[in-house]
Amino acid sequence: MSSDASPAPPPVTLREVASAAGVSVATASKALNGQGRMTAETRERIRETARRLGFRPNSLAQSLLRKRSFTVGLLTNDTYGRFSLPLMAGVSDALVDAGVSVFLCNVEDDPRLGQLHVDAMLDKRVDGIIATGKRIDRHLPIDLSNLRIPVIYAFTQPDAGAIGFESDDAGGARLAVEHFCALGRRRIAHVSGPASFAVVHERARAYREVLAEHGLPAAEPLLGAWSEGWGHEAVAKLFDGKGRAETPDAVFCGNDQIARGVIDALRERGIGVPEEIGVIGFDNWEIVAEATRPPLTSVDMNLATLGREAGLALLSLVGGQAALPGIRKLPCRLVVRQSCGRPVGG
Amino acid sequence: MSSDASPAPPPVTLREVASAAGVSVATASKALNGQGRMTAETRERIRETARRLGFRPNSLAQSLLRKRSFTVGLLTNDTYGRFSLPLMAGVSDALVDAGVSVFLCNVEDDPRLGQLHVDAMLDKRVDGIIATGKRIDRHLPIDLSNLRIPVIYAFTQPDAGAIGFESDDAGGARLAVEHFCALGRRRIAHVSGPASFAVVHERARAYREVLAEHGLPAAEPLLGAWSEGWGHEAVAKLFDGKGRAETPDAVFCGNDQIARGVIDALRERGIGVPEEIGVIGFDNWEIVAEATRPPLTSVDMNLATLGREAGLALLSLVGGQAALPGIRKLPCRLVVRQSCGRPVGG
DNA sequence: CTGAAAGCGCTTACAG
DNA sequence: CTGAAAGCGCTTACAG
Repeated sequence: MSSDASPAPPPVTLREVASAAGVSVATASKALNGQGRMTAETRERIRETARRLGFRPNSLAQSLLRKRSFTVGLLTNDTYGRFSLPLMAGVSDALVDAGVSVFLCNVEDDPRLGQLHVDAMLDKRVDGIIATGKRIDRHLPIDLSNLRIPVIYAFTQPDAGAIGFESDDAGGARLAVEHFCALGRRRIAHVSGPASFAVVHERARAYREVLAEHGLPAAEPLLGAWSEGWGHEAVAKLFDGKGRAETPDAVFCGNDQIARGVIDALRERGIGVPEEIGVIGFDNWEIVAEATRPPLTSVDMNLATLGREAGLALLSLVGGQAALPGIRKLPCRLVVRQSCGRPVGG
Repeated sequence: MSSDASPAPPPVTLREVASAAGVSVATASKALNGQGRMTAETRERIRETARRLGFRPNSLAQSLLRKRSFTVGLLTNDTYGRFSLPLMAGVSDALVDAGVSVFLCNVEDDPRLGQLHVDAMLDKRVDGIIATGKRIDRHLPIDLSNLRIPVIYAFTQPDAGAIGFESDDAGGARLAVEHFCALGRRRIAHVSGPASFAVVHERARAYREVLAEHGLPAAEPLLGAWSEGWGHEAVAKLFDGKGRAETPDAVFCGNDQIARGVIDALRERGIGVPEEIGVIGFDNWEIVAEATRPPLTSVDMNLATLGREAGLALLSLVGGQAALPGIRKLPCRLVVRQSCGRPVGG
């Protein structure tokens, strides 16, 4: 009752269960936890009593004893972004079945706020921390390197000697370029984000490698912003004053917004997608990818899976399992829609 | 140390602080909490000792005594959506300074998952719950009506007798239509989402009211999907085979994606925005609103503020303040960009 | 002005 | 097979 002032009855305690069942709290505890030895009859009677009274153990008390709170902290600076969302859902999914709850800590880019949250997490005796962010080559504004609890990094820069989960961006780029090659495209351009992002270089490297492997020419990647506007500009650079033979027949874009801009610009020039030019995006941001005309084929970073894996890894560290430090790169997948022509299986 | 197996020292306890300072734990506790009476000197010595040892009280133990855990649960089924994100950030912001941490519970639309999360929250003795979702006229798949802790609803349908926070959608619609009127637009159309959404009717009602107040004709709102595609279709319905006098000079759209579709369709027909037609969207989803050509004027629901208010309201209930049940509607605001011409202050 | 005691709700050796 | 005792880390009356 959210607004009713009537004093709700306090939760049933183990003591009440025990006295209702006519046993000691020790015995009641053991009966409910499947510990100790007693007649099946006694155990069942106690359990039934607990059920009847709606007993639920106070996990604060349990945590105090067990030195394990069954909570973890999730630190992020990507509160308005779309990356942390699927990631958080994945983390949450992986943990809920283990009875572990997740504290959401929005640290923005503010060290003071970060410290505030980290202190709160430590005070609340979380079993571990997952740090996540909006880009893989920047560290959160907090030092997590000397905590006494396990830390897992996911989609943010890890500390030296820590465990981090990332998407395999180079692999994702390969998927895209290989797809173009398999479709018979020969003049494949790459339009990406700012040079200040590590992933821009990683994807560009993979782009060059795949083309080299296929004996195809690689143009210098066009670097700009992560925006539709840059997609438009890039098309101008690619096509203005060029003869047919010099223009690309495929464009691999650094994200879906760039791809959207590219597709719109091509349409406005009367250039057919996918007939004349194939386009692939990155991120598989469904709301964008499905709204482009035609719908956009895009590389998906499998962020929910990344979150799941990070959650499970943390659980295993908390459980005392050892794990090697280092970066784990998880594969991307290509989601084929209609912007490349001849869709595989479509 | 995320992967290092070296056994980290356990946290410093109050007992250790007390013995280091040569006092009893009771005195140490009182010194640190500003309770009891003792010489300022003793108090300061104890505090200094605590500081030196890096003592941080175990909030699990504190919670057990105080019957207050300084945690709340945030239930949502909008994990992939964009509504819950600013809202969650607002909630988190409002609570962090009060030392209250937020459990993130992704219940999707699964009653089993919902119950699992609610039980976990109750077991962990959260002080209260905030329920949020992706639309205002649907209830989460869980019954929150008979909990013993306060519940606040935000951007999801509340239970009878509960407290809910919503954006004032009718007010937001008024803002948009009044803006058109003030700019001298006379034939204002409304293109919105599916009739199954309550907000669609609320906004349409406000649309009609404002036009009536200005003595302007209201066309029947065009209802469809929340998508760009529907924006395109709607333009066809509005303009195909119509003479100039029958077509609108302004379109108020139910969300930014529809508005984007409308703007793109108009451009493709060679109709100038904002010269010939003004367009306003809803949601102020920045990444969309800023990418339309021209940038889109849009109604912002102030979701972060909604989250803040919800958080503060919960805090006040937890603190024992009474509050009247009912819906609190928070005002929207119009973010003026360039899709209506003559931008105010621009 | 300071400390011994009881207790929050539970679990876990240890006796009987 | 069951229970009394001690204890997790803290706080709060209550004595002295």
